Amino acid sequence: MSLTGIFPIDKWNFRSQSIFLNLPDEEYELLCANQQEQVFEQGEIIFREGGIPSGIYFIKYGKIKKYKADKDGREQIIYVANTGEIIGYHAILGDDRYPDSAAALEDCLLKFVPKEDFLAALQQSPILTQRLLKALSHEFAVLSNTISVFAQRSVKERLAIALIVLREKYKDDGAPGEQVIINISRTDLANIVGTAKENVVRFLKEFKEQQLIHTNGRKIAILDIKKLIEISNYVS
Amino acid sequence: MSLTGIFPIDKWNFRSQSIFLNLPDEEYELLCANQQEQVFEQGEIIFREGGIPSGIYFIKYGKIKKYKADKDGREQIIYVANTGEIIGYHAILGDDRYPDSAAALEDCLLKFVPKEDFLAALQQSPILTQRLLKALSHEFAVLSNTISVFAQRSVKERLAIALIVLREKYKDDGAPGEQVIINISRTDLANIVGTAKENVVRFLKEFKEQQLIHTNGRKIAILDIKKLIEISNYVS
DNA sequence: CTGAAAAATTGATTTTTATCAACGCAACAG
DNA sequence: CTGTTGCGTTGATAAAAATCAATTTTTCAG
Repeated sequence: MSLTGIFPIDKWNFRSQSIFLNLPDEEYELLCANQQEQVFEQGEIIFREGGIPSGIYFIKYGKIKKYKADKDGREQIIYVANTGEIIGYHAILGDDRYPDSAAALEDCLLKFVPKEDFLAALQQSPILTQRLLKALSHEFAVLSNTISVFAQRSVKERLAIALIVLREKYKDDGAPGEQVIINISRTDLANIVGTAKENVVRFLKEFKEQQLIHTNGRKIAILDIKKLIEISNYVS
Repeated sequence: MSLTGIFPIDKWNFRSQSIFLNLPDEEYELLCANQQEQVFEQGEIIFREGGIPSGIYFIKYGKIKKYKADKDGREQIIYVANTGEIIGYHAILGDDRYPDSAAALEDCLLKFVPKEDFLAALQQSPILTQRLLKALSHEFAVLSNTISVFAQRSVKERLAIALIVLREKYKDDGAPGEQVIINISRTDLANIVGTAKENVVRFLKEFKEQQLIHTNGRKIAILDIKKLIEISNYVS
């Protein structure tokens, strides 16, 4: 089931995957010079909002939530980064503290590139710079889209959208051709949607009764994505 | 009344003002080669979401709302750009359609720079590129901040924040030393806060009763910004 | 396998927010 | 002036969402 033409999935995904692809050797080697592989287990925090950045992370595999926590500890997930994406570059490029926190949604393998190497490669590489500019500009579109959805859509609509978007992210995890299984806690899902987990449970139940999804514990399979898109009330 | 230390105003403002400042002559001339001054009256639309970008706009004076409209025409204002800021560059840098619409909140004078000139200057100028990268990275922080506020804060809190942020934007409009007057329609204010205008009116009334603000028609003056910051419940 | 802890689910209730309807006021064109 | 029109304001009500309290299910260490 492709979303082309029926759901604007590109408004929901960043484009940092392509940044390091096929770079000239020299620049690529700069980036790799002091890289380090790091394993993060599910739930582990990679960096915290307000912390001083020391480098960027390339996701070899796994999913990472980027979120902000309020003073009561409630998290709002801003974005879920997937295999192939990069995180942690905003703070370095903006010469600032981390604007958000990052934690592993599942066991992850990351490649850490120290700040100095990243900045050195940037100096050398117009291609890298240009790709970053493009990626960041697209992120603006994604985030402003998110803002309008939070401001204008109901919880049910937002949950429908979250399921559609998550399905894309979990697509490549299972065997090809198999049903996509979204494997995320109710709490994290609630923190993506921006509501209480009880509400998530209730609407999931409703979706289940309408045969739009199937659940098994924390696992969610989408049975009728077209109906979900209808519910999401999205007109691209 | 400075906000330093009591409210994180930098999390609410973009930093595109500095991009064109003190550029090397050659690059600056490229940008100016075919520039055109354009006047927009209050309410006039500068560009529309989904449109194909033809250039960028430098705000010589005036305020511009960047917003997204849903299918019922309800606007969500993503950002209010002020004198000195630039708009319209995301679409060009991202090689994409406009991700949002822009309209004049008041009479404006803009300087239009054609896409080709902007891109040519970009080719030539590492400084320009670097500044854009920095500005865009900071925008990420601003927008993710906005998202978390929409997801986690009440309408009253969001209105308090909006007033504090707008006060900064209207600061330079009056005579220096004079009381700052926020001059914006209830509808636009509601579309910043993300609620119905009736709610805005009601909470403004409450603020007025508590002597935090003073209103006269559409004009709002802030009398007690510290209390407003308390209400906004912001802890930086 | 088993008990404890964590997570998911359900129901009841309160709080918040949106919506609907009406009215007042001020700007403005004729 | 004066009627019209847009905007701001108010009150009443409906709808949506959050919160509270309990219970069931799942997970997982030992």
